[in-house]
This record gives sequence, structure tokens and C-alpha cells, in this order.
Amino acid sequence: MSQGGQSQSGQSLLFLTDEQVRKGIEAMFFAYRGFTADPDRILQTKAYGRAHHRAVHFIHRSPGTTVNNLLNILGVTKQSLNRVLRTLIADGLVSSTVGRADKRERHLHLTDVGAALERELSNAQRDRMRSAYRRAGPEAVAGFREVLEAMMDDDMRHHYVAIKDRTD
Amino acid sequence: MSQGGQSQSGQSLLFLTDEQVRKGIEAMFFAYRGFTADPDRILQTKAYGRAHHRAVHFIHRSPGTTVNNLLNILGVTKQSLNRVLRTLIADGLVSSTVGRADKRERHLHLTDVGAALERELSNAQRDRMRSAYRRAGPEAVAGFREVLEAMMDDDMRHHYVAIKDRTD
DNA sequence: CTTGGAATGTCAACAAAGCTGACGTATTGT
DNA sequence: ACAATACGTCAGCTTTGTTGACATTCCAAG
Repeated sequence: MSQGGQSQSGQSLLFLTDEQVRKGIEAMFFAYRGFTADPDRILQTKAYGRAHHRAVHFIHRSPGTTVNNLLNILGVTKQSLNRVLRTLIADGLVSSTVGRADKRERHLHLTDVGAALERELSNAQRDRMRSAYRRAGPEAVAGFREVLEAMMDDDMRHHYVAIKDRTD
Repeated sequence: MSQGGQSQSGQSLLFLTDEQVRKGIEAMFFAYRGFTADPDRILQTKAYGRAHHRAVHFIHRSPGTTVNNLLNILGVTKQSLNRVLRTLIADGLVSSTVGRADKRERHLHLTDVGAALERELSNAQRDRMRSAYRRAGPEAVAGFREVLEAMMDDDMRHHYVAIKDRTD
């Protein structure tokens, strides 16, 4: 890593140099491309895009979630989400049911077809993640998660933790 | 981290469960949003977008690079890159000079104004990265980088390593 | 030397997916 | 009764990706 003669203790003092941080930035950029590459390839053959993937993922993750909740998680406008949701519902991948307690709300679920697509996309993405995990090892993975969590906006970390610790 | 009763050795057997991997996927999603949030905010006030940021970043990183080289790094079509480059050149942030050896090539450099924007964006993004690094600690950072590197496509890892080890 | 193909870069037109703003409807709660 | 909330939709704009067509330059085969 061309750190030259830096000792371990030297590294812990120097690991925040601009050079180190810039490498992290580029690693993030290149890795995110890999992260989305496999699902993107699948989606392209089905006339869907990354936005559909995200919707399907989080509906799968939190079945019965409302439109508003999804909006907060995805961080887009309702118009943008609605366009995606409309096609997913029209194509029979997602079902939208009026809320029982609050009839203004719509609860979203994946249909069997939607769940099948979710699995296909998930598997592709998980395979890459799993193989990266395997190559890097458990300790690297723990560090990976720690840094990512520290990088999130506070609101997003809240969503992430909420999902992470959900028990239902 | 709520690992509960898992021992270290137990963890190394179980860390590849679907649940673990899925959490990594969501961490990646939420973190990437944070990662781009600060530069995006700055860019918005200047009528530029994320694509401009990427171009400026890599021109700064490899001064004199050709359009084609930039194309490979960024992984977009040359038409898409060209649009961004055209506005950056028109606005005087980037200079494009005809190649001496091969006159088909254009060599790209940042002007003083371009370098100033690069610094502004870089600083914003680095601040967040640096603070995440600081919170997580050097060992977590090493793991972070390992997993990201393992997640890249092979071609992209090549670019990353090439840039990482450049000596000029 | 010429000529035809490969490589580099530019222009035009279109698509996906984000955005703002305005508006309508149903439902809830004060 | 009325204001606020949740959702859907229309219209129009921006960013950034795409494909197709084209000009320029280089190089190598004839």
C-alpha cells in the first residue's frame, strides 16, 4: 500500500490523510457500480429500472408498508415513487390494499410474481455481496458495516437501524 | 452490535447468512445516499450534477487524461460524458487540448476555476468520509476497503488499483 | 501513395427517473 | 364544520443515461 516505513501505530495516526480518504471515496464509487450491476442487467431485460428494484426490495422487506413509509425510506418524491408503483401494480407484481384502521392508507404487498422477481434480483445481488464477504472475511465485514453505518445521514441511520432490529 | 450470544468462532460460521448479507445490501444503499448528499447539495446551487462531479474528480486525479480513458473509468457512453464535458469546457472549468502524438485525442486538465470547484466538492465529501473513518477506527476502515474492493467488477478493480498505485 | 478501416471525439434525438407545483378525493380528527 | 393527512394524478422541467449518424485522424495493406 506504499505506506512505506509507517509502523502500525504510525498508521493509526496517519490513516486520516487526504490520500487515504480519497481512496475510500473512489472505492465507494467503483464498488457501488459493482453492487448494482447484476440486478441492473436482469432489470434491463424486463423493462424495469433500478427504481423498481428498490421499491420491490423494501416492500418485500416490510410487507404491508404504506406508501408514505416507503417514501421516507427511499427518499424520493411521491410523484416519482407513484410512477414506479403504478406500473408494478398494473403488471401484477404488487398489491395495494386499503388500510383497515386508516382507510386513507394503502398497504403494499408483493404478489407471487412480484416475490419471484424480488428473489431473482436479490439472489444476483446477494451472490456478489456474499462472495465479497467471503473473500474479505468476518472481521473485514464488521468494519465494512461500521464505516457504512457511520457514513449515513442520521435520518437514514434511523431507518436502517429500525429495519435492522425489527422483530416481527 | 446485538450479536447476542454468538461467539467469535460462531460468528465466523454464521456471518454469511442471507440476513447478514441483506443487511450489508441495505447498509450500502443508505450509505451511498449519505456519500453523495453533501456534494449534491453544493452542485445544486451551481447548475451542475453528479456527473460533473465525477468528471471533475477524475480529471483532477489524472491530469491530462484523454476522453476515452475517462470513458472507461466512468463506465458511461462517450455521448453522455461529452455533454458534461462540453458544459465544463464552455464554463471554463476544464481545458481540452489536442494530443501532440495523436491528434485525435483530447487531453483534459482542470483550470484554476475547475480546481477550485473540485476542492470544494472534495472537501465536503472528504469531511463526511473522514468523520465516518474516525468513528469506526483504523481496523474497521481496512475492512471497509477490503470488502469494497472485493465487490468491484474486475475491470473496475483494475482501474481502482491502477489509480491507487499511480506514482506520477 | 492511396485508400479503407479502426479509433477518437461531436451532434441530435430519445428514454428513464428524479424534481416542483397544483389539484382532487377520501378520510381522519379537532 | 373544518383543517390536516394520505394518496393519486396531471403537466412540465432537469439530469443523465441511451442509440444512431457523422467528422476527423491515424495506420497499415495493397
